[in-house]
Amino acid sequence: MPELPEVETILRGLKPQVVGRRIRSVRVGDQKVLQLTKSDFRDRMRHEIIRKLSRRGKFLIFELDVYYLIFHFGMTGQLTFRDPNRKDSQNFIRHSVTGLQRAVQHAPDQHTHVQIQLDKGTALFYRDIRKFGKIFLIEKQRDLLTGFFERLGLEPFTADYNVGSFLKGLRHSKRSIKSLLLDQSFVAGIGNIYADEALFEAYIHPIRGVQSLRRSEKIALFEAILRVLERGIKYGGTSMRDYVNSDGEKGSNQDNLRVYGRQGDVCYRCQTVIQKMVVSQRGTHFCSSCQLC
DNA sequence: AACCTTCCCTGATGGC
DNA sequence: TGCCATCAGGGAAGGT
Repeated sequence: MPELPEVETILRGLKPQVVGRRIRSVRVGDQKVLQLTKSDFRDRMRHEIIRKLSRRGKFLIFELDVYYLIFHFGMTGQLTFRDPNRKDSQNFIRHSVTGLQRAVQHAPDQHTHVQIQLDKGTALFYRDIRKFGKIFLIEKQRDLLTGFFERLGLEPFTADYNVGSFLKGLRHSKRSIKSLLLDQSFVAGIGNIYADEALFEAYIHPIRGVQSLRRSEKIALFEAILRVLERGIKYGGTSMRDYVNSDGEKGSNQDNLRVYGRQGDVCYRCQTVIQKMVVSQRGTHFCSSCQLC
């Protein structure tokens, strides 16, 4: 489930590979992942050059000449780069369909919904098993990007994300803190995994009402969010199931998780058994001993 | 307006 | 072995 650190990892992997490349052709399988028709998508993307890559929350943004091409990976979206000419005998195998590629990469299959052919036989493949992901194409003119992201909240690792703006975002909420953390209009990029991890780091129980949090707890949470996201990026993202980076490789941050997916195991801090409950329709993992109610 | 519930989708898993 | 139910969940849409 690509959250901020996973999208950031994909971005960093793709950037040196695709910037400056021209889109030669586009193939679309299931149109459901597109927010426009198959033919519009194909025709508009063709001959465009990829100028820049960036990220906002969980969205990956390709700046082309006329359009922004924007990906949201939903639960199981994967965006991988293929270069059949790439020489790297150490880690690559030769695949009959896709050429040289990482051994773990998927060849295009029934879940590969979009193939974007670039220069020199290279390509971007979008694969998405559950099809919760979405691909957008919006015009660059008239500052449509700002409107597209108008409902997104604070962007971690930018000046927007500071103690003042964070406390302000917490001021009027009557929800549980877990529920608010999942809301992209508060802080952009946090999903279920990093929400649970941040709450653990900050010693806060997920069902706590926002208004019950002391100032010191809010600040601890502010910092914990940065810490868990930073660690996620450092370890190439969390691969619980389907997440892979732009080379088709899994990340390793799942080995660093303190609570997510650890129900039944003991807390690293206090040896209490980690619990799992449902909050805001999401599996929520926590230590009932050191995350106080 | 704010908050909550339902729905979309497929593969993995467990019970029988 | 096969079959069915359950679960995973981001976010839009609908409901309260």
